[in-house]
Amino acid sequence: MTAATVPDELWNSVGSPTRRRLLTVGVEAFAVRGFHGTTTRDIAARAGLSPAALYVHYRTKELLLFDISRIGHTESLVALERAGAGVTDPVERVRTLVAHFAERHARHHALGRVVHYELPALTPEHRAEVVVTRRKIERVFRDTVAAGVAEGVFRVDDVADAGLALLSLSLDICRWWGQGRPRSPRRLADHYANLAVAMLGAAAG
Amino acid sequence: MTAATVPDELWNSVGSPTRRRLLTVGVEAFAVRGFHGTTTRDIAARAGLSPAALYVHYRTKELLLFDISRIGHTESLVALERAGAGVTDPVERVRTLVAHFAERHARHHALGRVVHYELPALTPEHRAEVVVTRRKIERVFRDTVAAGVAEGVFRVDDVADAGLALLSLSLDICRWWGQGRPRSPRRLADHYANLAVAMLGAAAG
DNA sequence: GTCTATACCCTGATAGAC
DNA sequence: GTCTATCAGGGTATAGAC
Repeated sequence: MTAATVPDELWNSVGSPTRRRLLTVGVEAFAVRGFHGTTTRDIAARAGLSPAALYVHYRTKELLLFDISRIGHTESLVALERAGAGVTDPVERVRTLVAHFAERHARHHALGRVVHYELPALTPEHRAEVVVTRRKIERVFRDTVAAGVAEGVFRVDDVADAGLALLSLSLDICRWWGQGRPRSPRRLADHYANLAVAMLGAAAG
Repeated sequence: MTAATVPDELWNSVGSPTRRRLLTVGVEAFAVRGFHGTTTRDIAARAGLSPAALYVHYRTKELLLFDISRIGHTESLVALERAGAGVTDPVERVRTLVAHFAERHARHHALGRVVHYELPALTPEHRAEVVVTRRKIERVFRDTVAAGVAEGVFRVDDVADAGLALLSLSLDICRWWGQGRPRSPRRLADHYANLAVAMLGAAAG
């Protein structure tokens, strides 16, 4: 099963065990079939509930997606900031951030697909809320590039483009992961960290 | 309209003008709402047809998606090979391929989203057919990295990972393009080509 | 090849008993 | 909080006239 990789720790902030189960099976279902391709009956069945029981915990299917997206984004930002905390050298910081983000998107590729590809299925209000967190994640990468450029360690044509490139590199892993390309998440993350540092014009050491 | 960028030349191999119109509006609709979120009524309305008229040209909604995916993949491979034809120097070849692929995914981001993100909505048989073309596209990048490594021009940890990284870099543009980050496709492509060359450990010249 | 009309099923969501 | 039963609407696809 390609979606057995939804970590229960993600939902630590959620009190109800049933809600946590719904969040997990929601990620598994949405990752494979998309939001619109997944039925509330499918979600209920995966969670071992009747179709009606779902609505006690989430008043609509979209609210389940929103909860997944909201928690997924917040946890991603928090984990990224924690990984980079105290790492001030631009080269080491890029290496740390890219390795963390790459490994995360390999290990939690199902969550990544829901969070990154099902954004249009959210209501405009809910989408606007998670986009705020997305922008903060982008800024973590862009600011690191900018700091390295200011210190004369990195050389790039455009800071914003280079920041997006770092993000694309690590994030796109969730798209192709698990399609007949078996890899160690850790090794892949290390390789990508090296590629990222070189990409910015820094020495590979 | 973010999806006004579906080029009619893509469907040159398609004789019927109505089919070409359906392919174009299919891309526009699938790119925004996804395959499962798009109704046949919506497609028909966009094409100025009654819901029933669609079935004269495509016996099922999935066959329309398959036609889009099949033509989109084939054209992408052909254009990539044409762009790289005769460019043998590994550095120049990486620059050319990445710039071409990046610019394509900026200009035709709607087609890119359908082709890359709606793959699971195809029947297993149809998906298997387009995956053959996908693998060829991946091989174009990987072989170029391998050639550069063999010539001693590039230095990477893993050829396959580096090939996927080049692909991710250029391809992920179709995800974020048009979300309030106005850019020139050409300039972005140039920047990404430079990043790609540096990434592989080659001199930036 | 296009239309109007419609079949038939499945969808998200609700009612009300336990 | 869970269930069975069900509703109303909308989904893909077809029938048959023009």
